[in-house]
Amino acid sequence: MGIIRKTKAVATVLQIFEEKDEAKSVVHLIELVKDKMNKTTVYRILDRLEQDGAIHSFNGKDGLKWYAKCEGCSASHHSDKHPHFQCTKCDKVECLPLEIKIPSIKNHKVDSTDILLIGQCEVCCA
Amino acid sequence: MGIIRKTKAVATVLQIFEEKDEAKSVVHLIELVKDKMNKTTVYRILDRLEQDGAIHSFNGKDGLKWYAKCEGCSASHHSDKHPHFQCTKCDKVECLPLEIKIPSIKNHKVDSTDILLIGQCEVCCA
DNA sequence: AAATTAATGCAATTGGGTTGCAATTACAAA
DNA sequence: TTTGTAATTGCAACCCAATTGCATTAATTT
Ligand SMILES: [Mn+2]
Ligand SMILES: [Mn+2]
Ligand SMILES: [Zn+2]
Ligand SMILES: [Zn+2]
Repeated sequence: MGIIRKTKAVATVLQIFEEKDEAKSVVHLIELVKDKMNKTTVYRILDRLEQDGAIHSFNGKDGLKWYAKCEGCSASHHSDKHPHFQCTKCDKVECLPLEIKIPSIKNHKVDSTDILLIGQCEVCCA
Repeated sequence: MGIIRKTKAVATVLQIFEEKDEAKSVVHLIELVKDKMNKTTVYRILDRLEQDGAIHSFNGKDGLKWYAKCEGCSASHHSDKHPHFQCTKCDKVECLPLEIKIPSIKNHKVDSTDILLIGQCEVCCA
């Protein structure tokens, strides 16, 4: 079970994801709200928002955890299975609205995929 | 620059990768050789072996760092760009000798990919 | 064999993330 | 509105992978 009470801290975190459709690392999020709440609270709120299907998490290239807004997910069904893109110049991370075909692997059962493309984003490419 | 001197510790670590063609987490490697060398030494040897193109690293689903033997890589050219597979039952990780097609992304330049397939391995499938 | 310096051991430290518990606060029931 | 309750938060301590500084050891060169 995720968010039950709409606290100020929850609203603050949610607004960050509403404002701009861009993934954020937990480390960055903690920095952003460090005057408003404790880091433990940030971790717990992110956990609950993910359980509710409001945001989804994945690992960046450095192994840090990142979160981004979900599109059409719910507590019962997380449908975000897209790849992510991380820029080596500016470190920005984007959700990629595309599907990558995974060939079936003999004698293996693939339940989920974790795909990170690394390179240069639109801004840094130019 | 990677390995310069062939020490006993280097030989020990290398042999682990020669023996069996299977990826190993750093945590597991440290455990395997804990009577023979310090954990710092393990980290440093892995760094140097990777620089030399003898092994390559990637992140497992839990965020831990894993290493596996390289095939045809050298210090100047790391050609290992394959996906990896991690079993949710037994935690084993394999290098997958297959290529996954990445569609080109508008205004982005993709330099490398980090693909982890998660599911059940051959043994755990049966 | 002696000199050089890469490699190692060890203790301390860093940093992301978690846990236990007391204090606070949202919210529903009265 | 007031009260009761349990969800939420703050805080300090902790966990653990990974890194760092530095003195010591050992591989390789001369
Ligand atoms: Mn996403
Ligand atoms: Mn591999
Ligand atoms: Zn960029
Ligand atoms: Zn398995």
